[in-house]
Amino acid sequence: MSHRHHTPLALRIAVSLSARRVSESTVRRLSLYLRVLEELAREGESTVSSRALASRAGTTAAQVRKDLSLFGSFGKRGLGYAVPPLAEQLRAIMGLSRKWRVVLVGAGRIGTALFEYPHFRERGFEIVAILDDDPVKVGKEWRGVRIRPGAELAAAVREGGAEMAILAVPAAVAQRLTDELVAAGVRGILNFVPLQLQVPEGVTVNHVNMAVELESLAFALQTPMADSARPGMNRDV
Amino acid sequence: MSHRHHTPLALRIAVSLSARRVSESTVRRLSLYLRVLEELAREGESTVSSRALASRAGTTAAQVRKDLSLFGSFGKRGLGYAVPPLAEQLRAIMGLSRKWRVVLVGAGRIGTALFEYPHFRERGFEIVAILDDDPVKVGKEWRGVRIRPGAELAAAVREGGAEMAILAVPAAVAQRLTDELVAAGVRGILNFVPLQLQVPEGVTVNHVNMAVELESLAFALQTPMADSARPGMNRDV
DNA sequence: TAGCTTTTGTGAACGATTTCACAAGCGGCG
DNA sequence: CGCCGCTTGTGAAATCGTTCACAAAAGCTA
Repeated sequence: MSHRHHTPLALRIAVSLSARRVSESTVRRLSLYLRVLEELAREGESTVSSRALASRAGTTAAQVRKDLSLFGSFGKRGLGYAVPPLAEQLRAIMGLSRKWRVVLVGAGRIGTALFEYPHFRERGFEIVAILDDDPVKVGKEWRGVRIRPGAELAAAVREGGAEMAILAVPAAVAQRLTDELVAAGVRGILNFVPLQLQVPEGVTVNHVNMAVELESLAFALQTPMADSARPGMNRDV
Repeated sequence: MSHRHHTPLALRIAVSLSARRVSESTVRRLSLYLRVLEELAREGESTVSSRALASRAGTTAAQVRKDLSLFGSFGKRGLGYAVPPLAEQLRAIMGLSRKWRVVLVGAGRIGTALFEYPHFRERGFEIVAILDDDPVKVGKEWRGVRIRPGAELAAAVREGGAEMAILAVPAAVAQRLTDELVAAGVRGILNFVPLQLQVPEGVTVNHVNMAVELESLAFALQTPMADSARPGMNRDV
């Protein structure tokens, strides 16, 4: 695998060792670790132990070490992990050393909120096109990105070279737009529509279903007995 | 447990049998099943097999049966499950037969989007108060709910009798507001702030971290080999 | 250099969740 | 009435994820 630009050799080795099966939960935790490491870097910390990292990320030291060990040996025994290099490694592992081009499909309330969400841009996710059928919105520009009608979806994906899409549209049109996205070459979809999208193999869909989140909260509160929620253990999704 | 209005006896039995440990993932699936069942009801279907339900919810038939069997026997062998009664059971199990009062803390982009999100209201989540410190917003009314300054948070929770909160504020004030919410009696928090909140035992926090979602998408796309994403994989037995 | 403290990396134990596989129940039909 | 096809409910097996526990570094001190 030698196809990208000038990634340092060490990083590529670490990443390519990841023949191992990496669980979904590990990936989510890596993302949390990265956020913590960036915080630590801002605070001027130069090293961090698995224990300290775990505590900030809401997990255990052993878990942190296991997660990282899937990709290589990044720490120094007796010392811990060097903060900026580990952050850089994680960025490489997660595929965040590069820019990702994203189309935003649906510029309603949720789409707007996501467009404004600062963390996306900071992490290298660039919104290259916005699609919406609302005639009031079509033609407007948000931060230099023109809003185009849904009919131009395939063209927008191809012109922008987008690999990902954020889908935030009414349920009735979600599957059709998904098919169009996939046909146009999108391989990853962040789906906010409360609906099980059908996609061919090789395309990844991540669901964000806010109703599920609130409802599982209702279940937790309603359940009569139960220790239910572990103490600090705020597991996330 | 006799305090509610006229819940049929059978439902109360099913729910109270749930001494069993119910996993987080089971709860999320129950929420999905409920959505599918409501769809099926609208389509006029009167019964559904575990296989059909699984296929629509993106899981397996065996999983559906295991999940449901934690709470009772709701199906008829040879026939499947009766749609409206099963939906009703699930609502009882999830704690959705009642109204939940929710305070919305933070009326920025995300808070606004959530306030407008129609599925919350449909499922019995009622927003009884909105808090925000933006002087432009304070005093305004959204659908009859007045926006109050953050300083009135405790009062708003108590007056509204809120059990849950949706937290969508800047990271810097998230922990302080969490402490105030908990002190005022809130026991469930849906947290949109990318930060590990500290809460005492007995309080449940559900995290929604959109950056994690996008980043795990990046990981999936970037990972060289791997079947990685299981697409529609609705296999059955 | 030896001894002490700290912390990693990792096999092995454990625990939880998912899948398998099948007996038992149900309705329909001849 | 007895058989047949279908589907549930559920122990048992398999898989997956987390925690444990400890040998092997690494730095520090004297």
